[in-house]
Amino acid sequence: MSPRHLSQQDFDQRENELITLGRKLLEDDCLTTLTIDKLVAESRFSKGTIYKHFTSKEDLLMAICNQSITEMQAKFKRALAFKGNSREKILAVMVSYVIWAKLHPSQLFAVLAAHSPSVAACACDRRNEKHSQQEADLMSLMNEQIEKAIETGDLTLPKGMLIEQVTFAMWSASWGAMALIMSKGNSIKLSPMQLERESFTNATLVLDGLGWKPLSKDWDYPQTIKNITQEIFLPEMKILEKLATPFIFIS
Amino acid sequence: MSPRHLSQQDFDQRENELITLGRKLLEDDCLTTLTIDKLVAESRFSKGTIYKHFTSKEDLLMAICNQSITEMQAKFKRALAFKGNSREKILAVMVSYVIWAKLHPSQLFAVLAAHSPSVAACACDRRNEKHSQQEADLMSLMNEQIEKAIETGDLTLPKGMLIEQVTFAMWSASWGAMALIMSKGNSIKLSPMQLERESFTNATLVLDGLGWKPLSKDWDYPQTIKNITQEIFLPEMKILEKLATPFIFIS
DNA sequence: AGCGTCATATGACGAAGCGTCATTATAAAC
DNA sequence: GTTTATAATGACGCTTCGTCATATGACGCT
Repeated sequence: MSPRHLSQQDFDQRENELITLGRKLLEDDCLTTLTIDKLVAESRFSKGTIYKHFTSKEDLLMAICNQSITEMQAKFKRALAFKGNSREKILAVMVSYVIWAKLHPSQLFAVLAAHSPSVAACACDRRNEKHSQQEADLMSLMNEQIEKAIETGDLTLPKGMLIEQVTFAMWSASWGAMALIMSKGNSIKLSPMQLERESFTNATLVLDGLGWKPLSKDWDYPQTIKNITQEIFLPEMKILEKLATPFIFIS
Repeated sequence: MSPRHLSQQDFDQRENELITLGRKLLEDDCLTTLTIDKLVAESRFSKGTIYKHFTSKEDLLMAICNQSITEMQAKFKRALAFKGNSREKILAVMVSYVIWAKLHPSQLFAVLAAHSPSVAACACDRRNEKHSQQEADLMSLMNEQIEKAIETGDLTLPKGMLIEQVTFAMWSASWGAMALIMSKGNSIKLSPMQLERESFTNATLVLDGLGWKPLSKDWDYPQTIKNITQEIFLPEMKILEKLATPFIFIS
């Protein structure tokens, strides 16, 4: 059963198995009910073995977050395959972000929770470094698009602004809308706010604010959204419909 | 000791005393170490009495969040006293938001945490309703400014956009920057992002995106920020300097 | 003053979860 | 077959949560 030496590969594979199981438990129930004891009970391993992989509950959460981000990144890359101008490609990424959130709300909550300082504080260095690296990768993906847009002349970087700041502005605007809307779907006062629409609004305002061409007044971006959903994310659209949480975009 | 009948007023006063104590514990340590048992130990009351006020730890957190928002709202109102054009007033609110976050990081974390769905789920109805009401009040404050700007002609509402959407766009953009930057001050990859600067950038992009006049190219808003900090928030500036976390704005 | 009543206050307790570590199991080496 | 180093186990101690049976004491009544 227990080999004299456990290869790094086997160890990693087991860890991924555990993280995947953790994500399954998360989907089935919710973040609050996800406990180490439950993971132990559902897994083939004992508590001691689990703690060989995760130094704490927070470490597990961070690991889950990292695996989720990896999946999200795949969606981002698919989005960038959209045939369109530089701004439409950015929009495609935004759309993929919203779709991912709607498809996997509990994973989104895990990612949101993983960004609280207490989680990072209790996760091991290895995990935190991977997390930083993944976010840097996501940002690089956007940075590249921005560079291309600057090359083509669609975007002129405002004086004194860094490419990273542009990425951060778009990311944080999306993040804020996501965090506020998804976390309280039932608040009466916020109910008129619709994730799809507000994400689009935020993106449009930031992009127009940057003077990223073509400006919203010169292009039918609502039509772009439709094209993105039809050309790139049709499978996801169908799943969302089946889940009774369709992607609805009314500008 | 225990009066035959406890008046609502006395009950409320005691509750506020407890919430204030909770906030003190939060400032002294951090969110993770804030426990009901600790609150009980530090307070004049027993566990049972505490649970007369707070149905759960989450309920306490939401109560703390509400009290913090009340204080924040006071800062918002002070900010709106800034003598300037409509856009400068909005900037003043943004500045007050950043100042508040820098002055009370642990309170900010409490507010961020209170926005996770698990907290709202475990807080009592009374508390959740107050929370919704307070956020609605904050939004109203902004809505009024937007209405005024529309009246004066500084802002023309984009076709099909609601005033509430404008408020939400500004709020969520600030929220996102706040949540991402404050929650991980030590991430290497995010370290070039500076709360003061990124909040300003986000606000500028959204406001320019809305075409809210005067546009950033037509006005020296960095100078406005300096004026706001000097004219309205000088006391806070001094405190922040003493805390070795000065408000630094380099555009 | 003495007594009964009942709203209020108390803190011991059971349940649940976390993380540890002494013990057990086992593959590989000899 | 014995030894040995490594991996796996799960019982245990500790913390925290939230409850509830019991204690307290202010007030009305006689």
